[in-house]
Amino acid sequence: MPNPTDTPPLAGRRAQAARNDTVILEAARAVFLDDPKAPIAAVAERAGVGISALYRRYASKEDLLRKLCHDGLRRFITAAEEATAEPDDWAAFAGFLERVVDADVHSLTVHLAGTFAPTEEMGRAAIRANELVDGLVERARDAGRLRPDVVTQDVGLLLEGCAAIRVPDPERTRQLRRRHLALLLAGLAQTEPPLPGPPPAAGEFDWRWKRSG
Amino acid sequence: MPNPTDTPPLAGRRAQAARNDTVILEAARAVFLDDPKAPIAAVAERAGVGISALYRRYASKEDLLRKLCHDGLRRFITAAEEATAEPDDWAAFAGFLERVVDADVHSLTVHLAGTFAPTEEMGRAAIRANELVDGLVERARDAGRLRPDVVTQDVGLLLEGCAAIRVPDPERTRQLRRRHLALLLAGLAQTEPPLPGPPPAAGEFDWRWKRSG
DNA sequence: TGTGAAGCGGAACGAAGCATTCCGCTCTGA
DNA sequence: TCAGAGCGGAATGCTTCGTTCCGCTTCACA
Repeated sequence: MPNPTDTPPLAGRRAQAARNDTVILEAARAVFLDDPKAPIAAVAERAGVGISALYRRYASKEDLLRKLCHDGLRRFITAAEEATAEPDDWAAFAGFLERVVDADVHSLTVHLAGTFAPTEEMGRAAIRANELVDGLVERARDAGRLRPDVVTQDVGLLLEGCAAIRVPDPERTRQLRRRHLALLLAGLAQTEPPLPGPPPAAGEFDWRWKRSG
Repeated sequence: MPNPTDTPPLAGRRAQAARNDTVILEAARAVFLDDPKAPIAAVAERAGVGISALYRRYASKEDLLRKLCHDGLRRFITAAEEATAEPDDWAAFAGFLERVVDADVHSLTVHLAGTFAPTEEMGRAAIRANELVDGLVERARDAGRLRPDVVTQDVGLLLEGCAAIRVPDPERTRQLRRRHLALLLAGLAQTEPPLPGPPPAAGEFDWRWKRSG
C-alpha cells in the first residue's frame, strides 16, 4: 500500500479512482435526496460509473446510506456552529435555518432515517446537533425576538415543512423553500396569537429511526 | 337478525357487502394516506376483508387510487365552499386552511398524484378548487388581512408543508399540523418583511400529475 | 517490456414484493 | 332447494433490486 499523502499522482488510474470517490458520493446525495428509495443502480448511472465501482467503496447500500446520513448530520452541525458565531441573536437563528434549507440537509438526515442502523457516533452527533439548536432557540427567545412559546423541537418540524417543498429544478426548489421559510420566520417573530396544542416533545420523533421505513 | 318488513334489506349478505363498501374505502384512505405506495393487500388487511372483496369493487389498484383522489378533491372543494360562506374575510381564509389540514385532504390529492391517469372530471374539479382558493386569497388580501405578496399557489405550498408533518398517531399529527399552521398564519398576517424570490406560478406544479411517480 | 493486480463495466443471479387471477366455500334470497 | 353473489386467500407471473461474478483495461513497478 503506497502512502496516500505522499506526492499523490493527479493523473492515471489512481487519480480517477480518487475522483470517483467524490463523484459517487455527490451522485448518491443527489439521487437519494430526490428519492430515498432509489435503487443503487440509479446512483451508479448518475455518477457515470458501473455498479462495481460503488461496491468497491461500500459494502452494501445500507453502508452508503449511513455514510450519507452521517455526512448530512455533520453539515447540519457545521451550519449550526457557523450560525452560533453570529453576534445578533435573531440573525443567528434565522441564518441557521437558511443555511440548513439551502444545503438541503434536513432531508438527508430525516428522510433516510430508518433505512439503516445508526452508529453510536451518529447518536452522539445527533445530541450535539440538538444542543446547538437548543442554544440558538434559547438565545433568540431570551432576546425577545422569537415567540416565547416555541420549543427546540418546533425547529425540526419547521424544517420538515420546508423540505417537503420540491419541484424538479433544484435551484427553484431552493427559492420556493426560502420563500416558505420567510413566511415561517415572520410568524416566529410574532408573539400573538399563541401557538395551539401541546408543543412537540423531545422523544416524539424517535420512531423515525426505528428500522424498516 | 331478520329485517322488519322493509323493502331494502339492512342485514344479511347484501348489507354486509354494502357495509364493506365504506369499510374498504376508509381503510384505503387510511392506508394510502400513511404510505402512498402501500400494496393492495395492506388495504384488504386493514379493512379486515379478503383481496377479492377489493377487486369485486375496483377493477384495479389504479381505479381505487383514482376514486380516492377524486373523493379527496371533492372534500377539498367542500371545505373551500364552506369557508367561503364565512362573512369575515380572514376567518374564511384561515378557516379554510384549518379544515383542509384537519381533514388531511391535501395529502390525498397530491401524494397520490402521478399514480393514476386523471379523468376529465377531475381536471374540472381541480379548476373549480383553484378558483375557490383564489377567491379566498383575494378576499383576505383585499381586506388587508393577508400580506399582499402572497399568491394563490402559495397556499398549495403551505399545505404541503403542513402535510409533511406526521407522527404515528393521527390525532397528534393533527395537533402538530395545527400548530405549524398557526405559525404560518401568523406569518401570513404580517406585511414585513416581503417574501423573497419569484412567487410560485400557476403551472409550476403540474409535473406532479405526469405518470410514473 | 512484462506482469500482477487494482479498478471497473455490466451481465447474471436470486430473493422479495406485488398486482391480479382463480378456485372453492358459505351463505342468501327467492 | 339451489343458483349465484360475495368472499377468503393461495397461486401465478411479473417486475424490481441488492449483490455477486467474470473478464477486460490500465497502471505501478521491476
